[in-house]
Amino acid sequence: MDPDGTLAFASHDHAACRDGALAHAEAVAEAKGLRLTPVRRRALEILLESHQALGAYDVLDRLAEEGFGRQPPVAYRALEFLVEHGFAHRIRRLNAFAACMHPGEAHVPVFLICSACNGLAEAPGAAVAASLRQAAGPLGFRVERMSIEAVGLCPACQGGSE
Amino acid sequence: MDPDGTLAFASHDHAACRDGALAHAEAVAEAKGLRLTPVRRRALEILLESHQALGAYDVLDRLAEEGFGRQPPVAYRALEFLVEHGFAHRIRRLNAFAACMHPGEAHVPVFLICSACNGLAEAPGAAVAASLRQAAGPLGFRVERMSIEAVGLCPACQGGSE
DNA sequence: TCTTGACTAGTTATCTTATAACATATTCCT
DNA sequence: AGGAATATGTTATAAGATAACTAGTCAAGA
Repeated sequence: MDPDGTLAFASHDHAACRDGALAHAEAVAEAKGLRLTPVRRRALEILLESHQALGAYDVLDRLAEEGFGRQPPVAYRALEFLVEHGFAHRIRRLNAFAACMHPGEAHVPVFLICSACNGLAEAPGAAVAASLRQAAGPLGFRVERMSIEAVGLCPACQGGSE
Repeated sequence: MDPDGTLAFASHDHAACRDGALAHAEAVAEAKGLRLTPVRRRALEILLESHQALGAYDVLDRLAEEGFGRQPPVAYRALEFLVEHGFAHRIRRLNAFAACMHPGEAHVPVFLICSACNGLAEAPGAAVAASLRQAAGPLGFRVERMSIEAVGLCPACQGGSE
């Protein structure tokens, strides 16, 4: 459906995109013996509804409406589980979370955040990660985790105001 | 003194490092007609005291001790000024701020955050920025700003626990 | 000199984001 | 069934950030 996870900014069959990601996540969870419980699963579905990042409290509101707990830890714990197991990412720049578009694959995501429509795409970041490691090497720094995020305009939003 | 801004992890004459950065900032402010007022200057000095990122409230506490206002906007405004004019950077991953090691030069910083000692270095990021733009290009995304941050171990902290 | 406008600094109040700590329930294994 | 581990829920609070208003500063022009 979206093998590069880069279709966020292109028009696509989002219902299929969402269902595919969810099915994939379920398969990965099954394979790894992870418990994709109702709250966790629902949190992931909420993130998958759009190619945007959502704040923890946005997710919490949605969960609460549907009968889950309405206290912050409910959302934070579900999101933490999703992030920890690679089903979602945390977007530091936005204090927000987004569903992962490559669940199960080892990858370093590069987040492209549209400042006009709040759309979010996950570009392949292997090359960026490599050059980051090259920048860190001469200083003797050993990289463990990285956050690579860009803010700008997605294709659809470039027409409007330029 | 530290032409690459990468000495944070190396032993160096920090008093000179700090004074140099401050003098540089003053010169740039003078040249651009910016007002490096007492609060702003003091906030910068506080950031320059160590190669670590400080939270806005840490800076605020220090400012308040010295007779400046003790309400959050006092610190946030001073820090916002410093960031806006390139005297400091915001480290999203830490919800914190750090003095810029290349004031006045156009540059894309890559932040290297040591998870053991909280040290922070600013590596040159031109190559990383270029490959980020290359990753964004195929999606038609126009990059305006970017945050590139890595967490790991600095040279001094790699000996201890490996 | 006076005054006007831009900017700076301070305050109160509030909002948003995140976590600690503890109680209860569920699930898994033996 | 018993017990350990895991998951969910709650209360309370910590930590980070901003809106909106007031008042002081300073420089440029009438």
